[in-house]
Amino acid sequence: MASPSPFPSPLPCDGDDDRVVEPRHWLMKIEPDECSIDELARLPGQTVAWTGVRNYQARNFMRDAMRIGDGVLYYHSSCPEPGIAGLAEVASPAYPDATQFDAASPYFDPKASPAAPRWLHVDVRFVRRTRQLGLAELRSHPELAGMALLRPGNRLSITPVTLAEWQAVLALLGVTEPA
DNA sequence: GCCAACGTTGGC
DNA sequence: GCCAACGTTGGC
Repeated sequence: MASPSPFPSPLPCDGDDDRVVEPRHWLMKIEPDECSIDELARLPGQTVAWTGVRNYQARNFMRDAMRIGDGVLYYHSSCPEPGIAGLAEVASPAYPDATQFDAASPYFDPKASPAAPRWLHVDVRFVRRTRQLGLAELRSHPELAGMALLRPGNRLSITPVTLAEWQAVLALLGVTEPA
């Protein structure tokens, strides 16, 4: 990666100390053709393996910064109504993406091997559907103007969401977080 | 289908 | 390490 990340650095790992680590929040894009929020709710365990990420920055978010339980804005992309369609949560640590070893997969990576995997992913669990919160509406709220998703030219499929952005989105969705 | 933005690749 | 070519993303 050539330039310093424009995103806040990951919080320190919670290895040695007993501090409670703030829950972090993410926006994860998926094409509803692959796994819409409705499909996610019907899957066994209501959990999907987030395979197919082939961008180092997105991979590094999963590998270095995500923790089980982190909140996820479930975003439908490349579809008639792009936008947030539900809430989810991180359900596993990052682990090797099996599709990189599968020559028949569109995500096959000939430079990867089980001994030296390049691509990782987490599992993501359904939390709830929400109303559709589309791009135009997201852009219309000044408190969301800084969202990584809304940056011109943004293409990252996984972006961090600040606590303030998370709370603002939930307020727009009329969702009250459990205590 | 268009196209702007951006990441990756590979020759030099 | 530069940088042009190419591929991909994703809203429109």
